Amino acid sequence: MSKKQDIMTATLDLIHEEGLQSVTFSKLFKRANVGSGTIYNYFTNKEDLVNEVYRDSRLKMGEFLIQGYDPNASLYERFKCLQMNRLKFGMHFPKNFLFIDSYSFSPYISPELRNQDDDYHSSKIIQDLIVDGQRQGIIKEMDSHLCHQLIHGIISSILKGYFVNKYPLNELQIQQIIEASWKAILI
Amino acid sequence: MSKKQDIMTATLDLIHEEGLQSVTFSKLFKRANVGSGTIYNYFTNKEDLVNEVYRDSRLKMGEFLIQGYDPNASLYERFKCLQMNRLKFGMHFPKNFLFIDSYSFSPYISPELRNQDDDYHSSKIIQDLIVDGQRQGIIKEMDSHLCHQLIHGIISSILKGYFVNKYPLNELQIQQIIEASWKAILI
Amino acid sequence: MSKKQDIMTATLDLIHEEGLQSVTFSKLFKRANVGSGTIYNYFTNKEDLVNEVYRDSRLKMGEFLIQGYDPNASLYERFKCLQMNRLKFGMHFPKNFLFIDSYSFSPYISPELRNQDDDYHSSKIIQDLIVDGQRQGIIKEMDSHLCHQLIHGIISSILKGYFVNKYPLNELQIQQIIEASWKAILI
Amino acid sequence: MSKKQDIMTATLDLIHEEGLQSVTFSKLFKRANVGSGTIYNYFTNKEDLVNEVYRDSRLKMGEFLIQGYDPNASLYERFKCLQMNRLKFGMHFPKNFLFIDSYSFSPYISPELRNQDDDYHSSKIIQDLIVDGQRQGIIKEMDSHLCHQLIHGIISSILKGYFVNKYPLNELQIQQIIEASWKAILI
DNA sequence: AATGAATGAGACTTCATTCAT
DNA sequence: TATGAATGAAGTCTCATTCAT
Repeated sequence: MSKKQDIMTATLDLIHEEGLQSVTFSKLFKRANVGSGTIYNYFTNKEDLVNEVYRDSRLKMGEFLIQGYDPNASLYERFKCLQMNRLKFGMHFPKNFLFIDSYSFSPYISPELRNQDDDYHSSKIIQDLIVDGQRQGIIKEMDSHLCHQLIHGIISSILKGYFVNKYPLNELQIQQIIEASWKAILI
Repeated sequence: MSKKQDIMTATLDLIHEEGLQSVTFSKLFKRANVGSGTIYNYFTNKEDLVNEVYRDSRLKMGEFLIQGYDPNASLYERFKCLQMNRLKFGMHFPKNFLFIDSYSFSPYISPELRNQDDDYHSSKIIQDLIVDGQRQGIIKEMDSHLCHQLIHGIISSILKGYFVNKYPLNELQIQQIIEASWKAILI
Repeated sequence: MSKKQDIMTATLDLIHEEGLQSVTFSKLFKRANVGSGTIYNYFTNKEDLVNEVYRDSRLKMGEFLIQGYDPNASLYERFKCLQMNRLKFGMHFPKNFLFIDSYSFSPYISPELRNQDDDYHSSKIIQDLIVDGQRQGIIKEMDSHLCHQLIHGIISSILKGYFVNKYPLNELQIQQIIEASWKAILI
Repeated sequence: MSKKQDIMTATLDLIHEEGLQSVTFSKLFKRANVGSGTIYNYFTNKEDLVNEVYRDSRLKMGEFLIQGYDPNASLYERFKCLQMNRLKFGMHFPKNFLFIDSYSFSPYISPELRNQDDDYHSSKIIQDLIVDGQRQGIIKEMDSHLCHQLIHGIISSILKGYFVNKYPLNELQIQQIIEASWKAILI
């Protein structure tokens, strides 16, 4: 399992550093310290490798997003937990986050993979939360997907600015972002 | 000038359809109906071509963003104008918008180009607006770049959901988005 | 057309010298004096190239086989002409002959190609000749395809022995072979 | 001994099905149900394996060809026996026959092997038979190798037509072939 | 300015072979 | 003996770029 992990790690690193299009096999072999044929013991081809790295990242994110989620907590507490998790995931795993964000709609990622439901669970939870909030008259009436995209998008966007050092993300800023995203969708 | 435009248009089309990484020159020649050597009369190489398409798109967006902007209008009116323009630009010119959004941080785009100020004017206007609002006690105190990224990010994110048909964007939804982004940054 | 011919000639030469399986592109490029990409201006891939060389050889042989054939000559004269032509073709164009003989049933040659009728004409003529001879009571009654294969096979076999210098093929021997193949099928 | 036989059988099968050039070790391992390293316990490399399969086939054929040969029988009886045996060998062991026929002149088969005398005995017998027949004034005077090649070639050619279902080979046809090959070389 | 045949560096991939278990 | 993960040389093929027309 070690070699396979080495290859996948090297792949994600290279994608992060130079972009998917410049990940060549020779770079990959050197980085992962494996022979050129070794990849083909684990992956049928380059596309398969990239897809597996993608699947892996999605899985990792899916698990992270619902960490510590308490279905019985207050609406705001639940909202805060989900937004916080997404933000923290991005901050702790920038390579995974950016890879997912950038390539989710790239032709390199097979359509089936794009629509996998590894992280469906967290997605479902957010949708439920929105609908619940609207029923309670707390969250503004609007298309729940639009609402979902809105709060999700705020986090993604903020993270991308953070990665290029536009601003720090300390407790204060994090608080402000959570609050802003909450206010955005209130009635 | 016609051939040059043909090539640039074909480039943007292909990037939109298949992604930058799969834009090959042979596809480009066929699409643009030019001979393979013709490109080199206008662009020094592939990178130069892509950069010029990028510069062109940024320029186009920069002009669009400040359409109808009235510096003497109320804070909210000015905010609404800028957000609306960004949203309309994305809706009218999805290819340009997505290209800018996706490749602004790609290694394909030269760093100098990324930091060009073709659209600096609109950027400056937004920053000023934020600072002005904060001084007036209307907009919440926070890093102005963070604030900028926040309202910009909402639009970008919403557009991407729209492009993959997650929801429609009619007057109602547009109204809700502008309102949400406004409430997000209020005190 | 010159480059294409160069490549095809080099291909046939290499197949003759080292066998199809050891015809690599790098050997081919050096032999044909072309750049490695040039092949792909004329052939879609290696299989296509080999198939075209095969088609070319079959065409060449098909034309050669019916040279000087006089439908009004006597049965024996016609028989002699066809057998002679086949023998002469093999002696003059050993590369083409051996390539056809060896690879007609190789998986490298596409089935459609194998069953092409470029040389159908000569094949038809031989069949007709056999049937005619049988009707005249000169040629022994037997399956005409079996008879065809018999006289064809004698020539092929003799040529292969000749190519590895088992014996010379002068006028005397040629006479003996024609005679032997004629006697073989007489009543 | 079982593993070795498994490997050799799988090799001959694959050669028959797909041609020597497309017999790869990975196909071989799967077909023979052995690990990839196992081959190297029995054969030094791929060429050695193929040569051994070739040697094996030649040996098998050599023994088959002289089955029931009676040196004291009449000239025609001896001729018939040898031709019959060759025909029967091809019909009973098409894989071995075709492998020998196709690759006897392939560079894959080492020259020493090609000239081995495993089947020299039968070859010698045929030569002797020809010379004997010529001395008796029954067989036409001609180069004995040419004569040998002629009668051998008729059988080979007929078999190849049979393998691709050009015609059946029943008692009648077999009789006709033996007769034809006999008449071909008579005075 | 416009062309496209020719190029060759370098991409992806295969496959015989090795070696630690 | 038997195995199969690992290897890397060598194969096929792509594609940005050049240059003679």
